[in-house]
This record gives sequence, structure tokens and C-alpha cells, in this order.
Amino acid sequence: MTTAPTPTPTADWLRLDQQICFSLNAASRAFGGVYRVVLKDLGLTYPQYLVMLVLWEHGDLPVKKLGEHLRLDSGTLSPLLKRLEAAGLVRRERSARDERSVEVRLTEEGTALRERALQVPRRIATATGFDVDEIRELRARLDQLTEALDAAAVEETPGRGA
Amino acid sequence: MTTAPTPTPTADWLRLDQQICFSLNAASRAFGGVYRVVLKDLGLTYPQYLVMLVLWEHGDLPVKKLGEHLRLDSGTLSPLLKRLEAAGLVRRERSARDERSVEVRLTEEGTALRERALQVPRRIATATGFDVDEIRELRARLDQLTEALDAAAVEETPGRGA
DNA sequence: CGCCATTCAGTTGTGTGCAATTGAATTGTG
DNA sequence: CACAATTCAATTGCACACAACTGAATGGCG
Repeated sequence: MTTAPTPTPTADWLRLDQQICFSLNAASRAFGGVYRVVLKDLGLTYPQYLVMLVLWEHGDLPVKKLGEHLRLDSGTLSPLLKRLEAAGLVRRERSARDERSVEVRLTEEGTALRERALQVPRRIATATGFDVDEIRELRARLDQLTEALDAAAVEETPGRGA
Repeated sequence: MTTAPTPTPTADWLRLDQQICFSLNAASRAFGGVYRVVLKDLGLTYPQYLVMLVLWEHGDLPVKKLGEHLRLDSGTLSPLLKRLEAAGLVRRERSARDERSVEVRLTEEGTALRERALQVPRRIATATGFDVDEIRELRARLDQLTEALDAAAVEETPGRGA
């Protein structure tokens, strides 16, 4: 139905757009709420947990690389890493080879925290009520969306297109 | 393949969990980036645009109702609404019937802005690269996810159940 | 070698998000 | 009517995000 005519009035577009950004926002914040509860035991916020995940998986990294993995810049990471350092989970050390760069290293305490974090994913997965295939499917869709949006953002920004 | 055994080692769960929260986060921020560019002409941020959408659709509302539509509390809305008021788009007036309540009303300027905002959804929809059905499908999945996460958050929080 | 563009982390300023608290207003109950 | 519980907006404190800028360090190029 609606194969050809009915040129989708502007008001409908607006509504649809509203729904998609609403839904994404709501889902993101709902995730944040669940993580907040689950991570309280570990003394981590959700973004801090993401940083620790990257470090646990890839080992010590300069701030720049960390930012590439997480799509975050130094404006966000610098204060966050300071808090992780204050909590004793990481150290920050100027690289000897390149004094501009700062290496983020896991402390023993930071490494040890991984054991306690291992139970987090199961609790989160349970909370979603989704099974493995559904999660994979959704993830693929979201990544596809992100890719398209990033490409569009570059094109929309006058002066940033390449 | 992998029909029955392979009981999914813990490390895999962790990886999967990482991906889903990464993806959702990334998509949300990518949306933010596109909206930032598109909304700059209107002088609105993305959350401010969401508030305006609700007001355009439902008319004047008390802060409380606004928060219910957007899942935001007064801690977020109060300063945001002050900025919208400073921009001349809304007025805030104590309700005569209930002095606790503050009515958020569109000014003429705020109402007029809707005309210029009508072109936003099309640009966003184009940027996603998704067609109407794909968006609807994704939205449904996300709402389902949000519902499950909210329910789980209530259960996980000791002392907030019921 | 000297200079300039680039790279990198950090800082500043603005704007959310959310928990917790405050204080005024209202409602329910006796 | 009086009093306790509740509702509501605002505020405070903390933690992201991100743009714009700063300053130190590096690398390329003549």
C-alpha cells in the first residue's frame, strides 16, 4: 500500500524523526541507569567502565589511542582519567619517546578489578531481555546508522569535508 | 553452525556487552553531531529542540508534564528552560491554580520557529540513510529495549522496587 | 641548523543528565 | 482547622561531551 502517491506530508516526517531520536536517547539513558546500578559496587561510572574495558582488552595505551577506541577527545578523557588515577586504577606517565604523549597504564588494583567486572556483562545482558542474536542484530543496525550519520555530518559541515 | 554446545565463555559475554553499549553510545552521539550541525541555524541544541518539539505538538505544559514526555527531571529542565527563556522562545509562569507548578508557554517567536524547524526532520532522515520502515523497525526495537532496561533497573535498585 | 605546520594532552566554557536536597504549596486525615 | 505526607520546581554537586584554545613537543623542509 502507498506504493506511489501520498508524498508523506512534512508533519509525518517530523513525527517520525522525533520518535527515532527520542527512542535512541531513551534507550541510551536507560542503559546508563542500569549500568549506574550495576557498576556502583565497582566504584565506576559507565564511561569509566568503558575506558577500563578498553584497557583490559588492549593493555596500556596513550590517551590518543584510547580516544580513538571510544570516540572521545582529550576534553572528555583528561578529567575522567584523572579520576581513575585518583581512584588508584590507572597511572598516567609521559611517554619517554614522545613527550607530547601520555601513556595510561593499569595499576595492579586496576588489573585486579577486572575479576569483579566479569559478572557485569551477564547482568546487563539479562536486563536487556534480548538474546545473543537479537543483540547482534541490533548492534549491526546501530553501527550502520552511526556510519551513515558520521558520513552525513562531515558533508553537512561546511569546511570539514576532507 | 554452533547449534548446541559451546556454552559461551564469560569473556565472550563481556565482549558482546561491550559492543552493544558501545554501539548505542556511538549512535546516540553521532545523532547528536548531525543535529548540532543542522540545528545551529535555529540556535538550538539537541535537547532544546526536543523540548520545542514537545511544546509544538502539545502546546503549553507545566515543567512536570514536559519532563514526563522527555524522561527528564527538573534538575535538567530548569536550566535548559531558562536558556530557552533567555533566547525569547518560551515564557515561564507560575500557575495561578497551583503555585507549585510552572507553566512553560511558547512565545510568538517560539511558535514562529516551528516553520523553520520543519525542514530539519527531512535532513536528519536523509542523513540516517534509512527508509521509513527501517526507522520504524529500529524504533520498535529500541523502545522494547528501554522498557526492559527500565524494569530491570527498578528490580536491581534495592529500595526502589515498587 | 632554523622555522613552520602538525600533533598531542590539558584547560576553559557551555550544556546536558542525574542524585540529593531545599523550600514553598497542596492534599489527605483526623 | 491543624498537622503530616506528598508534590513540584529549583538548586547544588558531580560527571560527562564537545568546541575552542593553549602550550609543549615533534617532524619536515629548506
